[in-house]
Amino acid sequence: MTSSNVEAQIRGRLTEAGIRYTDGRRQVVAALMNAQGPLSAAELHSQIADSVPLSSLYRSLAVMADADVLAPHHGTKGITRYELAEWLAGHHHHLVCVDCGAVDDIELPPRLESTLHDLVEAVAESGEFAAAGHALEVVGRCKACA
Amino acid sequence: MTSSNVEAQIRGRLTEAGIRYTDGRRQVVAALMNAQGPLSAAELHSQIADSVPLSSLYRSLAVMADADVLAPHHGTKGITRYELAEWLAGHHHHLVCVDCGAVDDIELPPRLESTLHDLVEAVAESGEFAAAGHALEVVGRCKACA
DNA sequence: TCTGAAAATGAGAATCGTTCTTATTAGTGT
DNA sequence: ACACTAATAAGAACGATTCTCATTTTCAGA
Ligand SMILES: [Mn+2]
Ligand SMILES: [Mn+2]
Ligand SMILES: [Zn+2]
Ligand SMILES: [Zn+2]
Repeated sequence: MTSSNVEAQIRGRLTEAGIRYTDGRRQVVAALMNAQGPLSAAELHSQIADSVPLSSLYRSLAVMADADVLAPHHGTKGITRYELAEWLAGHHHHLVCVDCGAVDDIELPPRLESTLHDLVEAVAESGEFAAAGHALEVVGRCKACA
Repeated sequence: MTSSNVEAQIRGRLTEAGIRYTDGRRQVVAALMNAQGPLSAAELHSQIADSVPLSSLYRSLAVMADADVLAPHHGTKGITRYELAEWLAGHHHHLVCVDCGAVDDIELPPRLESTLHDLVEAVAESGEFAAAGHALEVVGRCKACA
């Protein structure tokens, strides 16, 4: 999916929810599209610099996550990182550095995805838990933390 | 592994690190051994009630996590839940409720574990990321949140 | 058994990511 | 242009967690 296509999808989703796709929100989306993993409010703020204050940034992240345009990832030290939702970025998983908390995207072989999908279905059918999806983290140390 | 065996392992590990296995810490461990998933400081505090103040509880959790006796799980709303480390509780995975944040343990079929293990090895061999383990979350809604 | 070093405790202050409040500004449809 | 709704932004407030520090406990050696 092209970058402008994603933007169009986002605009559509937000519009139909009565949410405006403002400049600050476009900057957030642009930063996330260029990233290779979810970013925290602080990380986004350091990129977007002076054009979006932290309070507005947090609000935009919450609003867009609520509209299912962004998806949160809960990391170490109570830090929440956001990425484009699956229907926009595609389904994938993460490499998580246990040292610095950095998160990188990773794709799994289709065969493994299929196995995981089956597992979720099996759990759902047990009736004890309304399983809806899965998230795999490969944990270790990133290159920077060697 | 029996419950008293686990306690002995913990005592050994702490002792060799110069850390004392005090009564408050024993209570934390006991609560975690009875739980079916990781517990937060607040959840533990409501069980251990008046015998361990929050500040001491947090400190004990940090100390024992540092000694690799406990393992942290980072959930929604900046809430960290702790469980016994893998070498004590056995390797397993989690059901995570997207609504209330509750976490329950789940075991995977050995075949799937083996596949995941192989994935981690493959990632490690790529040299880009020192992969050491994996964590799978089956996400959905718990019975209480239906 | 004393005794001193090391570790733990506990109360409260402080931190810090995040959320809320509120007055003001901007966007959208008529 | 008007009315209505949503967004912005500065700062206060919040809450989970961490820190400080004076006191108490534990343990090893004398
Ligand atoms: Mn991702
Ligand atoms: Mn667990
Ligand atoms: Zn790292
Ligand atoms: Zn729930």
